Amino acid sequence: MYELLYNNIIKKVDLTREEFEEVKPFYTPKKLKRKQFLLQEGDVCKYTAFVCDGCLRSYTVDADGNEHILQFAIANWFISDMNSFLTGEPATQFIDAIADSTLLLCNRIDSDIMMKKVPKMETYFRILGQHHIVAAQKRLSSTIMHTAEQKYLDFIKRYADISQHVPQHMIASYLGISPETLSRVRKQFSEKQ
Amino acid sequence: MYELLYNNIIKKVDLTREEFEEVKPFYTPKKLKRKQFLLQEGDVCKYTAFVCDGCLRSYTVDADGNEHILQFAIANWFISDMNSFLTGEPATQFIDAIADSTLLLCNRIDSDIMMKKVPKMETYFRILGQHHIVAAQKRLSSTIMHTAEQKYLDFIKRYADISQHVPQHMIASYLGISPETLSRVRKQFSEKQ
DNA sequence: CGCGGGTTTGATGATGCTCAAGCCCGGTGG
DNA sequence: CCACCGGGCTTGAGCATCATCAAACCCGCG
Repeated sequence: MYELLYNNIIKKVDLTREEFEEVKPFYTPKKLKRKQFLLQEGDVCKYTAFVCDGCLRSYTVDADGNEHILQFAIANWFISDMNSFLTGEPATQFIDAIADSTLLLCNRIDSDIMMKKVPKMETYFRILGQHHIVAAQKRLSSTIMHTAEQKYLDFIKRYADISQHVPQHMIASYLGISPETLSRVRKQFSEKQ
Repeated sequence: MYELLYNNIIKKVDLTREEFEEVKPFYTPKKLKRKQFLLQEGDVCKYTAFVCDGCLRSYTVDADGNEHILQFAIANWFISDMNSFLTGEPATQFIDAIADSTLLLCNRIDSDIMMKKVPKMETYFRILGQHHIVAAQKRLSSTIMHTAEQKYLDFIKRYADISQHVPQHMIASYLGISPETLSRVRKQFSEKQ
């Protein structure tokens, strides 16, 4: 499972095996069963999780009890409540497993120590952050300027892999539309083709 | 004007004066008059701009010719089409000045060299990226789960400083609502209080 | 004084939400 | 092996929000 993380890192920076051996100890494995929580609103988000297998989601719950999914994470993705992780404030998000999952966890302090010890990891996270921003911007554009149908088509195109693992009503939540609307959108689209 | 950048950096990392002297040469000043472009769709985004004074915006234009504002940048903010800047692909965004502005520009190559030379700058940009992600997530939440009124109130609360500098129809565009709706929202709200 | 960009106001219509009911299918227990 | 249950998806009807189109208004500026 560490192998997956290593392969991910060397796509962005040329980390040697020896350097990676220094990184490893900072990541502790963890298994999560479907529906188990990694983080609940109000708790402090102590860890950033790298997903080796399975699928997680982060979401908020509004005053009316509706869930709003912020992120899905399948293999090779990181997930956390970044604000809580960085500041130590209580989390505003929930994170739970949609399917049985295996993770690698790293806490805030270790993360800083690790980057000091292996500067290439800081480069890695800097690049990762930049890519994250690009993705966030694309999602925002799509959310602001598209109709329900376009948003859905955008999603399954951009995240074909994720749309397999995730029930439909969660995709609706991610897109900010109601499950009924998504159902209708899918029907209309299939009738067109 | 470099002073402003320095003050910004030392809020995140403890960069010495000497180190900052090494950073300076990588940033070239530039002035932009109101309505001038820093970047047009289709061009490659060569620079990341740090805003010393004034106000810029980045936006996309959809098939119907409607503008969708992605970001405002006032003093102390960075702005660029991150995707184009990183990949060298043609930009999908426009960036122009809402008011006369002064900027500090740094291109991609120099940016990499600078971080090599002064590793603390890499830390700085890593931290900056993380904060950017937090902000993007908050905006996304707000966009997905709130009504037009709540989104507007969110905006003027979070970005009181920006809402001063920017005409109302641009705020509407940023929020993904029509200028007419924003006008009505404001009216209703002022009648309530 | 008149022009023009930006904002406001009104009328109308579309998109998508809510509520409610029915359906499909896989899992469980008799 | 079959009946039953329940979660998720679908379908329908009515409704709220917000977009669009159009006109009027306001105000700074040439």
